[in-house]
Amino acid sequence: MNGENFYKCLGNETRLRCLLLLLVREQICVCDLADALEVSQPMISRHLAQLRACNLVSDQRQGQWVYYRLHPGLQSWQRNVLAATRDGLGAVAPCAADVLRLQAIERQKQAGDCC
Amino acid sequence: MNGENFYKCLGNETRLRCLLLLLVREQICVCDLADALEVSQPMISRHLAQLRACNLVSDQRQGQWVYYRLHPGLQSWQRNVLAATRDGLGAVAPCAADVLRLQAIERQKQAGDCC
DNA sequence: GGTGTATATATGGTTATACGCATATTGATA
DNA sequence: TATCAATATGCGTATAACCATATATACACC
Repeated sequence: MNGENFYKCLGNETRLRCLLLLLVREQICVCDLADALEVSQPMISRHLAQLRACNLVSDQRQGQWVYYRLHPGLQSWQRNVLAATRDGLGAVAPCAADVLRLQAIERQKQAGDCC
Repeated sequence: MNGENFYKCLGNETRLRCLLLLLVREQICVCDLADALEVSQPMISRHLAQLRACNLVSDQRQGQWVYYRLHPGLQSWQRNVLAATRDGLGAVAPCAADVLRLQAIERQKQAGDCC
């Protein structure tokens, strides 16, 4: 049963919040994830490595940044689980706040680009 | 976020198989669960206690037996998660075999009752 | 080539979890 | 009350998870 490892990954708040954010945005870079979740960079990196090892996310380098997204090979039942979780938890803390912070980060970046 | 504890419970093979069995049968007693999953009685009891503490299952004594069922107060998104998991894993080992063993156990009991 | 930023990994200490074995508890029944 | 079957719990131990800090790599830009 591979469901065990899948759920071990979801059984940590940082990783779960991470996955729920990746359900909202196609792809997010490491630094934005760390800022949005308000955790340290090494910490998010380690959890991302675990999610990567379990094939829950995939990474892609773009210039200096490494972008993570939900693994394209994710099984449909696993996507359904994530969607159900978002339906249940997406509107409450801390997930709702994560999305707000991510949006703020994106706005800041846009503002920086155009000045 | 209570999703973390929820998923910590699912992140153990014994507990996950247990919950998936309880999705198939309304209620199951401890000894049948132990036999169907082929784990020791103290072990299943331990994991059931944990599921009980997290309000994922409820117990009810009937005569000498204690029957467990999915907690009636389970949130709908949690039930959806379990259903999605069953759709994804229910047909493969070890879950499929668990159901077969449970059915065999039930047949044996019936045979014993009527003779 | 050197510097700075972004990301990854290694290490060490602490805590949590899982397991097996033995034992205790509980309720039914004789 | 004594006994038995079913279930729960204590305890010791092995393993795994978590976190913080320190270190390493990889790349861009000057």
